[in-house]
Amino acid sequence: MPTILHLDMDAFYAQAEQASKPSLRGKAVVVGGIGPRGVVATASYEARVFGVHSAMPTAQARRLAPNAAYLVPRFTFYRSISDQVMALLRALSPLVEPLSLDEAFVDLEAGQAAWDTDSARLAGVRLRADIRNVTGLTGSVGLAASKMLAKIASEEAKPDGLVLIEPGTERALLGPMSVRTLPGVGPATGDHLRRAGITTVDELAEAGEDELVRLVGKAHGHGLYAMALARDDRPVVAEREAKSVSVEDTYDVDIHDRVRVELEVQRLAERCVRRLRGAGLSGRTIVLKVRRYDFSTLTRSETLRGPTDDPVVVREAAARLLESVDTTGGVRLLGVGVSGLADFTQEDLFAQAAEGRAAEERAEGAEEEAPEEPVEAEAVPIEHRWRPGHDVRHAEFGPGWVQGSGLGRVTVRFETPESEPGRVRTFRVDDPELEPSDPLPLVRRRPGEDGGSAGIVAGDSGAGKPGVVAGNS
DNA sequence: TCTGGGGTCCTTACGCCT
DNA sequence: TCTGAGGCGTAAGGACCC
Repeated sequence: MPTILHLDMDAFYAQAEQASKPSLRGKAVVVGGIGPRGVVATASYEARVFGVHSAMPTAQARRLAPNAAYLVPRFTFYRSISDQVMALLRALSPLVEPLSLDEAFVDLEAGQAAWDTDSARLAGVRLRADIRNVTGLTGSVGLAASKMLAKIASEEAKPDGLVLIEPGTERALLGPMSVRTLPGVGPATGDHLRRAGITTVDELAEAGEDELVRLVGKAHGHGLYAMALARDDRPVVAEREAKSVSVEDTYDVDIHDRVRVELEVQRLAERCVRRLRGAGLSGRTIVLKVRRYDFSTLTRSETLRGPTDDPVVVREAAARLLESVDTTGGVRLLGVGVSGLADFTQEDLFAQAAEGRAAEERAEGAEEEAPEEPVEAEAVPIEHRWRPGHDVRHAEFGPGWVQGSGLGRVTVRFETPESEPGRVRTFRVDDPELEPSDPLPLVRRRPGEDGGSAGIVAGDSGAGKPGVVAGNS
C-alpha cells in the first residue's frame, strides 16, 4: 500500500527568502556562498530558468543570471521553519525520518494516518495545505509503497504538487526512467553504467544482478538490482544517531604560510569540539582533512584509546596529523572532524568508577567538570556585520534586510513578510541607528488563532516554543 | 569555469590475531 | 612449526546526498 510519504519543500532556502522579502517574490533568487569560491545551495525556480542550479559555482551563476538576488543562507531561520514542518509531520505519525531541513519520510500506516490509496492521498493533500497555512510555503509530496518510490514521486510532483504511485504500476513507471533517477546513482556510477550500455532502469534490470555486482561492487550492485525491480523494504527510521561531527573552511585564497595553516587547524579543532560538546558527545577518532591548491583532497586520522571531548586532546591530535601532510603549494580547504562517537567520555567513566570508591572514601571530590566554555564574542569587523539577506532594524525606518554592502556603505530594503515591496536606503556601515535583528515570522497569527488544522504544537514535546511564530520584537 | 559544508556508506589495503 | 583462511580494527579514499 502506498503509505510511505516523502515531503520535499520546493527550492526551500530560496522560497523562505522570498516569503520573508516581498520584493523578491517572482524574482530570481540564489542562496549560497557569495565569496569567490562560493557555490549555489538553492536557486529559486525563476533563477533556474537561466540555467542556475545547486552545486554550481556562484561566479558562474552570476554570469548566467546577473540580475538575480544573491543571498547568504540563514540556517537558524530555515531551521525554525523546518521545525514547524516537522511538527506537522509528527502529528501524522510517530515514524518521521528527517533527511535534511527540507525533506523527510513519514510512515503513514504506523501513525494510522492512512491505510489505502484514498486515505494516503487525503493525508498528503491535507499536509500540503497545513504546511501552507502554518509556514506560508509550498512543499511537494510523493506517496508510494516504499521510500525509493515515494522520493521519486515527490521529485515528479515538484514544484508544489502531489504524486501518488498506484500499487502495481511501479515497474512500468520506473522502467523507462534514467538510471540517474535512482537514489545512490550519481555522476560516477551513471557514467560507469552508461559505458556498459546501461542508461535506463529497464536495462538495469535486464543486466541482471551478477553483472551489476561485477560492474559497481557488491553492496551497490545488489542494491541497484533491487531498486531496478522496484523492490525496497527499508523501514522509516525515526531517530538516527550522528556518527561524526566535523567542521571545515574553504579559504578565499590558498594559504601558503605553514604557520597560518597550523593556526587554522587549531581553530577548526576548537570549533569542532564546541559542536561536539554542544551535542553532548565525545569521540575516539580525530580526522584532519586537507584540500590542496589543485583540489586534491587527503585525510589523515588517528584513533585514541578512548573517546574524548577535550579541546586540548583534539587540538594536539590534529596538529600531529598535520605534521604528516605536505602543504607546500598551498591549501584551499582545511577541516577537522571527530568520529567513533559515544555519548560519554572516558573521563566520565573514570568519574563513574571513582564514584563507587568516593562513596566510601569520601575524600577527593572529582573536580573534573570543565567550566562552560564562554561563547567567544567574536569581534566582527564592522563591514562583515552586514551580510546580504540578513535582517536589520533601523531606529527610524524600522525592520528591513541588507541588500548589499561595500565601500563603507550598506544598502537596506525596508519591508517585512507582511508588507508591500519596500523602499531602499543606503547608510554608512557604522550608522548607530542601524542594528542586526532576528528574522520576522512568515505567517502572522491572529490573536486566539491556533494555526493549522493539524495543530502544530501537538508533536512538539515540552515547553513548545510558540516564539518561532508569535515572538516578534 | 573552477568546483561549499555537513554528513553517510562502501571499498580496499594492511596489520594483527586465532 | 609452518601456512592459510577468516575476522577485526584501523586508515585512506571515493561516491553520493541535501
